[in-house]
Amino acid sequence: MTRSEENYIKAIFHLGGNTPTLVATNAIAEQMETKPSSVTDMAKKLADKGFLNYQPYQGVSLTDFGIKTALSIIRKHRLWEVFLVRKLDFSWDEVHEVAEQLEHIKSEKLIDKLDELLDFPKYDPHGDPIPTKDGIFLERDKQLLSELPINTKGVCVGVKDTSSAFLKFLDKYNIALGKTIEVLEREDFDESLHIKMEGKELQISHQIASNLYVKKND
Amino acid sequence: MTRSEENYIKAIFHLGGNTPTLVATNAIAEQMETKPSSVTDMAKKLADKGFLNYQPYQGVSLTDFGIKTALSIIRKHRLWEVFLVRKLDFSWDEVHEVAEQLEHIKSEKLIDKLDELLDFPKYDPHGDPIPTKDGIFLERDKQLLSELPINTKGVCVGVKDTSSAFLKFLDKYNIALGKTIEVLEREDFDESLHIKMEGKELQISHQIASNLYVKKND
DNA sequence: ACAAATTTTTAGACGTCTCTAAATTCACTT
DNA sequence: AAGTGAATTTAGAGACGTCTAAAAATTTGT
Repeated sequence: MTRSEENYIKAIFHLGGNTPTLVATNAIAEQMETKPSSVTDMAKKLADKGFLNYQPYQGVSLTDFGIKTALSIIRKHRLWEVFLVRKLDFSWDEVHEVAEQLEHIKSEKLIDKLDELLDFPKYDPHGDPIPTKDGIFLERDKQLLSELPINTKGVCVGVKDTSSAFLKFLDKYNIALGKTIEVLEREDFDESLHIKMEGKELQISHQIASNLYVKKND
Repeated sequence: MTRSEENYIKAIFHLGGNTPTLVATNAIAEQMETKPSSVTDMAKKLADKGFLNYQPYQGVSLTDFGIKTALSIIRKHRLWEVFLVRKLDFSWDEVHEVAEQLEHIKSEKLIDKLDELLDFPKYDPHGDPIPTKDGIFLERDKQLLSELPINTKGVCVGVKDTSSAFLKFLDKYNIALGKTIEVLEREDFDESLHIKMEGKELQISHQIASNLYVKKND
């Protein structure tokens, strides 16, 4: 498995999700910031190697083996992110680029021991679940803050947009995973929300609220 | 800097040492397990980029910039080795291969924070010195156990051969860095040594003694 | 259902790194 | 000082991953 192959498989997984959906050549090219012709070439190679089914002009879908491979790469990426934040004091907006490199290191022992060092974390610093060694991958029960009804409370559990700009914005307003947010009011005009967090009230735009995941309190 | 370029620079440094020695094409090819013609190609490229001086038919010598680059790669390699041993319970014969991959990760912050996490170690698990961030690199005062006079004591401080086979052999006989060894007798016939370590006496071959570095007690 | 627009593939090329085989240069010996 | 053997370089090619431009297939709109 070359680094490039791994990146393609990861991208296809992100586009297609856990179930074997058909993913378009163009979509992959866009996601990977490359050209459709390069995708076609790689699709043939990955199909030959058994990672995916390639139907010319139709698209591509990961095989079980391909999905397993994708999960293993995602597991590495997310474990390294946890490591960077917890052990090396990186902030959550700095980890992605470095984890992007670290995820390609080949050593099963390394990743198992890292998992152990970190005490088998279930989620990465952005709230995304970490697949287990045997490929179990459970999406968390969550919803967008923008979809939370008025007068209900939820705990921040993740972000949809993981861009550095968004994460730094959240830092600035002290919004972090684990904090409880109550929705006080929704402005019909621009869909902005009045919220209450740790006793303080603030107002956030729809763009923010629709990129923040919360878990509704029972 | 591609991964391949980094590997060449590292290999040339290992062959030429700290001072700018002329290193032969063939020697590099052997060290890197590649062909001399590949070395020639790369030598031209690295010379263009300012890492070394290339004199056709004569060999290659690192520039100051090349030496600085080599030290930075070696620093990364050895810090990762310390990490693997101290934080992930790798044994000293398992670290090389993984560190060989990790040394190519590009992030200055990563390596500085790793250094800090490990409390700024001076030596790697094999006793080799770790260059500082600003490229200071001091060889340790040491000599081969085979050259230690009779009836003197020394502390194990390093290994010359870092092969897994040798390191496992040392483990088996409980020989480890930090232990004190006294040379009791030298057999003229095969140059084997009678030594005393932690109260116990044992006999070791010349091959072992000439791959183990000790620091003579004052 | 046909033409237009879009998507996808093919063909040909380039950069990187590698190799083999052949040619060249160097260094040593007599 | 020439010849021989070793080291080194050159020439040409292949694998990988990428690209552009052109061709082919599919989808869309009317």
